[in-house]
Amino acid sequence: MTIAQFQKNILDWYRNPPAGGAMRSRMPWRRTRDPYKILVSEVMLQQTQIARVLPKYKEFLGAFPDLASLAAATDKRLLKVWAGLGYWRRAKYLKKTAQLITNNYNGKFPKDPKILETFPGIGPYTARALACFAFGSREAFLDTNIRRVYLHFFFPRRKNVSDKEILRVAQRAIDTLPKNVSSREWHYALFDYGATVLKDKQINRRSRHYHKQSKFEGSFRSFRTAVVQYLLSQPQNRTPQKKVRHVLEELLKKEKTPYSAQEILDSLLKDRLIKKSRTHYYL
DNA sequence: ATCCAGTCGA
DNA sequence: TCGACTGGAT
Repeated sequence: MTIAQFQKNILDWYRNPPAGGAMRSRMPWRRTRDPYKILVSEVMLQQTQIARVLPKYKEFLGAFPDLASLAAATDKRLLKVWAGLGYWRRAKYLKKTAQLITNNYNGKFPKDPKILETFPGIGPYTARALACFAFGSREAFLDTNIRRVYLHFFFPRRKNVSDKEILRVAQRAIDTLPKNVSSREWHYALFDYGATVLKDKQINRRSRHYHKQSKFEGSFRSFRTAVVQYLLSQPQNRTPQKKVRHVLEELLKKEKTPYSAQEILDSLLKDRLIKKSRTHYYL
């Protein structure tokens, strides 16, 4: 398959999808170019399914409608809104990034992916997706759906394919795209094709970067989450260390795990997910 | 059990 | 380069 045939395949399918096809218009972040809103959506969508992000996205933008309001948010309110999305540290990174852009960039988003990548929580994917959807950047990027599309069309039957190889093809596809096709539309088309037509084909196992995820239930991180949720449930933000440790130890005993309360609390402190005073833990 | 619009620190 | 991070849906 040539690049030109590939482009036509994807775009024809996207512009004229079969009945019951992608529900792409229902995604609110596809109807804005506000870099702040797009950043929020991209960070929420990291390793998180669309259906779970949709309600949280609206709730989050209701609570923190712009960069300044997020930069000024308390951690407790931030985490309360984030609860249920998982990967708590993404919320802290998002706030930190809002503060950095407010303070060091006069509240204006840089457009260069290389600069966006320097902010916490923004890696190669998010930097380029944000630059594309907010500013029309034509730099290639891969997520799990787009990777699947390229593996299917350009690396059939090959194993251990690196992202570097895929990105070379992906960039060529963008560079040779007709100029009247926007980077936004092209990447929406790739997302939707990978997520619907190629769904459930285990194609990504042929990526060099594929690896299985470990179980959540009973895991170390499940107890980290229990602590954060316990602190969130407290009426005040400060809870005596003794009390937190006791609650956690009871939980660990009940679940018969090898983990100690102290190592769980230390790991949360290290990640700055919780903080402590001399006598209390707080968010 | 497996996956999801990935990123970070070691 | 690799393990850890999160939680709900299928």
